[in-house]
Amino acid sequence: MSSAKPARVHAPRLAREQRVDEILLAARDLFCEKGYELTAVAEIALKLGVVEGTIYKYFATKRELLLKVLEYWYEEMFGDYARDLAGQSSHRARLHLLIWRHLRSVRDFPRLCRLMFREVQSEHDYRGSLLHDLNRRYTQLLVDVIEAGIAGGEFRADLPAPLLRSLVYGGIEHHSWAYIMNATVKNGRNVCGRGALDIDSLAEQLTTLVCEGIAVRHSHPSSAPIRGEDIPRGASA
Amino acid sequence: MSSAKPARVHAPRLAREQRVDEILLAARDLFCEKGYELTAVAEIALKLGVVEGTIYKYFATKRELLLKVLEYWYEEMFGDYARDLAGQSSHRARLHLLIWRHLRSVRDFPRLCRLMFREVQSEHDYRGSLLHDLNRRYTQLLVDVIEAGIAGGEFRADLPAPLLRSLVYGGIEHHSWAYIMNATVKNGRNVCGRGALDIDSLAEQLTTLVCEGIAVRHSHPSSAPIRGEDIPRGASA
Amino acid sequence: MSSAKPARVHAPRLAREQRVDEILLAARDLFCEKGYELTAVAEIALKLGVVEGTIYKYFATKRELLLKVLEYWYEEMFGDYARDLAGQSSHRARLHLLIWRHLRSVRDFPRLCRLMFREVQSEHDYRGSLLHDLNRRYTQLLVDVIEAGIAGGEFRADLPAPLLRSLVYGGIEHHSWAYIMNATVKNGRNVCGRGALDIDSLAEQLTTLVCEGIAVRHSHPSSAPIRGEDIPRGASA
Amino acid sequence: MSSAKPARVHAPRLAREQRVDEILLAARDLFCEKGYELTAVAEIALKLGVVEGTIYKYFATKRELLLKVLEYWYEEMFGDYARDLAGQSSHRARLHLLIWRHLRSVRDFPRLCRLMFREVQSEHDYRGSLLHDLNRRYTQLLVDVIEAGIAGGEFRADLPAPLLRSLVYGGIEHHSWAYIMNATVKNGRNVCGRGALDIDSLAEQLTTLVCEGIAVRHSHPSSAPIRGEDIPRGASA
DNA sequence: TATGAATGAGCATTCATTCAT
DNA sequence: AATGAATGAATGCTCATTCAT
Repeated sequence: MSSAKPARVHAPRLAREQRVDEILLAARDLFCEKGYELTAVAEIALKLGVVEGTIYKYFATKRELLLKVLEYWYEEMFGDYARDLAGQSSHRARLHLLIWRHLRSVRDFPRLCRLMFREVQSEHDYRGSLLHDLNRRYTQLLVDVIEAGIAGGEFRADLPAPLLRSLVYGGIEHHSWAYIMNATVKNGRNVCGRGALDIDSLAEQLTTLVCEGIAVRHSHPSSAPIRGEDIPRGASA
Repeated sequence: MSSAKPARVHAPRLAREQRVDEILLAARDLFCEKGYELTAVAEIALKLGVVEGTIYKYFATKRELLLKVLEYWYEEMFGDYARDLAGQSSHRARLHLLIWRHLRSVRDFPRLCRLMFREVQSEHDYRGSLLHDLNRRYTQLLVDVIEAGIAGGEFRADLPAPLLRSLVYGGIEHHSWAYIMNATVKNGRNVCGRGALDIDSLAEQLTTLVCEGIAVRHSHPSSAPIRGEDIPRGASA
Repeated sequence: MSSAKPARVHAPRLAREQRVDEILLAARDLFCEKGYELTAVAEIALKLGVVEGTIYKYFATKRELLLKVLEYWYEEMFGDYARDLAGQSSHRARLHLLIWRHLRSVRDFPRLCRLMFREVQSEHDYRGSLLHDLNRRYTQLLVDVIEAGIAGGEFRADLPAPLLRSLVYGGIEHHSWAYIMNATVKNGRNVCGRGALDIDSLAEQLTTLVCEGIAVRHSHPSSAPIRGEDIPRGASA
Repeated sequence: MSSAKPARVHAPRLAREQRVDEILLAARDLFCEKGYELTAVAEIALKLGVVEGTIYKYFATKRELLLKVLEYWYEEMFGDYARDLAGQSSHRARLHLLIWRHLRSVRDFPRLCRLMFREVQSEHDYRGSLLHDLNRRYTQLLVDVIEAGIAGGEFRADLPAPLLRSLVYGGIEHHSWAYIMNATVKNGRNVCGRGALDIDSLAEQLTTLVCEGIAVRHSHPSSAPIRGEDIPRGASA
């Protein structure tokens, strides 16, 4: 006669913010391990010991959860960028730093990159989203460095900065593709990529490749469409 | 078996090929219009006036159909590449041609590009597929040009050609992303991209950006790891 | 316990009542605007600036809230019926008044009618509910008028009063259906029905239609199962 | 080593029309037994020994299935109406027939009536639907009879036929409400209503009630707003 | 060769209600 | 009296693929 229905056991009550963080973390890990589509909201809930409804209390849709996971990541990536950039002695060094740090992000969180490419950027709701804005601000850092370098006489004056930005970020993405696709992951963080990314070497190569094209210098008369300028160039070490 | 019907040995094969082409065309158009996921096999069949089963006679899976559509496209893209490249007077001109033709492909078939990025390259079966091979051979053309340019003394000797390749193709992809995402399409071909791609100007800018970094010239002594060579070189390979 | 606060014995009860009224009003408005199912308890709470739990303090279930909303309405509808009926000079006039006032209710509160029909009367808990009882007392008024009219010799003696009641209320409901379904509403009150109800004309037509069937008169001998009576009867009861 | 997956057993292949009929029947029975909401599509499928997908092959949505079930019913109800009506000797007899047959429908299929009222007529997609049209054509039969009766001099000339139609159908609905709500049902057909509907008696009462109001006759001078006309009246038997 | 009927797994989302604080 | 975090059940629908005819 005692009721067969088990007493409802509630998960411990958490403050809103804590719960949100927990959910974001669990979602990030599962999305990274199994991909977005293959992760059921129920799994995320299970991992936290709550029910699906609890997650929907804090996130309106599964997709919103994905976007928030990536927004979190972007916010981390901004970190102390401003300070670190300021600490560099030349614009080229700043460029190198941006490239290196981006490569590091790719190396450490390949699956989050994959989520960005596959699930977010190629959907129509990306345009105009907060994530789009974060992404623009993130890559804008490079544009700023380029423009500062131009102003400082370290880079050529006629550079198409946005195209350059695409060259760098698109180039890194393209080059890391196989790594991104095959990396395996634990708790959202890379565990073993098939042939890890040698980010130091890559950053160096990329920076050189780019700079030797943009650094002001005496160009070969026949192929340079730009007037060589004789500006003093202290920073170009 | 002793039918009076005259033996038309090749006729059935022709019919089969025609059917296959028909299907590929219909599939390409629908995939481009609505995307891969949102296109039902039944729709493709409907467009051809057949039933689903018929399509499965010729293609084992929907995904195989997608891959074949893209393989066809790649094969078209190879076209007269070899001849056209040979017709160029310098390695820089060949590089420019590759860039321009790739941009043209993006401009004319943005939705096929999108299928490549979204549906194919980010799936695990891409690695090792025929399409992967085609893609490699396609981008290898650029590597070949670079290496020929190096051998011919037109480009610097120590260039990391694969990275350069990623720079170019990844850069183009990145730069064209918004265009690719928003292009509208009719019969697989672009109708109106939001802000068309100015491929002439882009090709010029890209080539310059890349070449000024790789073309042999007097570099700034302290930052150039490569010996500048002074010989103007009539650019033929 | 020995607080200096003056004992306000009834104040809390008043507060409670006010709260209840607030909730009923908010619920009525939302139920009318969006329908019962589509109104979430959370929305009602939101509208009042409280949380869901607060509403459950005063109403055990959402459905109870609905029933109470409609009970309130019925109680208003009774209003001064008795007095107003008494003021009429004939039973026919009383019947006309009942019909007219019912039509006015439909015209002014079409969405509440809809809630009655759709959400309440067609559920199994209606039978035996307070609302059912109110509804019966409400329609009983018409039966009473009919019977008084019979007793007073104004109406035929053999009328099936309950069937007549159904004819009137069912007929009104049926005739107003499109209006009820399409009315738009603000704060529970009708704003603009698609093609407003001309209740004066309708009431007249209905009364005539019904009375010419029930009023004592010379009927056609062959079809009338009732003895026609020849006495002109000054219609007062 | 033998696969654990059971061999897929297909339900017997049926011709499209047979399958459709089967589904409609099963759906009708379940909707009548449990109501629309409480019937899961999976249950209907189960009853037929097929899977849900099969049902969706023939009906786009669960709601479409409901509508088709009711359309079927309406079409049956039209039956030999025209012929049967023509067989009546007076307009009053025709009216009686309409009322009686409608009552019979209510008596035999109370749950289908309930579906009409609850699930269909009070939804916004009803207006303009095929079902709406069928319903109008069905009730139009009565309007036609009324108008023929007017033309034939059997009914009064100034009758508001649409209002009369509402009176009859709305009245029947209202009067049968408790029966409709409480009827229990087997295979879509009524088994035992709480207090069965005495349709013969009801039809007689209703016809009389209505006719004594509409049949042309010498009205009581003081209460009749209509000029008594001395038209020859053969049909009024 | 073509048909087209049948399969069947898979999951996001809502919201009335409870109850610890 | 009020809060608000947590529950948890319940299901319509899609579509690639198969296979009997």
